[in-house]
Amino acid sequence: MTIRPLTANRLQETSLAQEVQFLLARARAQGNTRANELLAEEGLKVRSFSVLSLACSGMNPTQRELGEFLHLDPSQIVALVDELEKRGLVKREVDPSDRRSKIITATNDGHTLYDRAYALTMAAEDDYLGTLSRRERAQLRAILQKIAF
Amino acid sequence: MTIRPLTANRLQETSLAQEVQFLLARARAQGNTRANELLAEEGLKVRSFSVLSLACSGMNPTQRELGEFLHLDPSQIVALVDELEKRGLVKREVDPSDRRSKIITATNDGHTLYDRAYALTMAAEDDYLGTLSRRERAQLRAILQKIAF
DNA sequence: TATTGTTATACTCTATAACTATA
DNA sequence: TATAGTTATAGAGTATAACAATA
Repeated sequence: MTIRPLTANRLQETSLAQEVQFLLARARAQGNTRANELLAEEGLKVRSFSVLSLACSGMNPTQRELGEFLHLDPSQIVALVDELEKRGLVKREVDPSDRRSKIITATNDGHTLYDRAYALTMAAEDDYLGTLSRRERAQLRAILQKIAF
Repeated sequence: MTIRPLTANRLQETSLAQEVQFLLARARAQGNTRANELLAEEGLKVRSFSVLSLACSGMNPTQRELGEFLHLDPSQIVALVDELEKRGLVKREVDPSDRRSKIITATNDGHTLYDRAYALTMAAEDDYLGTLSRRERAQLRAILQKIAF
């Protein structure tokens, strides 16, 4: 992790630093960096973790649904699923109701690794939400859910 | 703007969709897309707007400070400042107290354009925070500031 | 020696179009 | 004709290292 000197903190007073959009971007970047650092331990990144997580969800998503939900285009999903499949963590199954579609589910190994990785993302969340009270965390989650969906 | 069918919304029930990190990423992506759409009208993106905003702040930031604050490395700042300077919106001035550093300030044209662009970013904020009450917006801003700094 | 800004370059991520198989 | 997934490729965004000027 990069340790950056905080000599630019005086810019916190600027109007940019009051904008929700800017704050969201900064918060996300920090969380993403921290989560990637921790997930690296299991050979995952935030992206591949997201796919694995949905594969473990029991919702039997198709690749198209994964792309839609994660805001990634189909070719990116192909690459992510390829990688996870090569590692034996997920498998592709033809959707019987529409043989064009492929349903992505986790293998046993995938579930095992997911459990460990999930604990890591919770640790990452603790790291960068550590200064928030339980109540603030709940507020944040509720508000973000309104925005995101 | 892409109109995406919402057939993957059933995935909102998954545990991934409850994670703050995931929600932050989604919220930011949506806000960023919307802001870029609106800023395009003035030939700006969120990135270049951020630099212009800090150049207009009266804080006389150096390029190094801009990079630090925006989490961009020096070479990216060079490119962004080059672009804005070419358009006559900002200028580089050698810092008399450290002649290695260059202070970035806005020109008159830069300030004029910034005022319009700022209004656009406020419109973008309204667009994607529209469902939130005043109180929720204030809570969100306060919480994000805790996380981001 | 260390740092600021610059340049060049390589790497990753993202977006696009064309192809296949199915519908 | 349209859609899901795949492939290839180009473009944008990001990271790295080396250099000149200054400290």
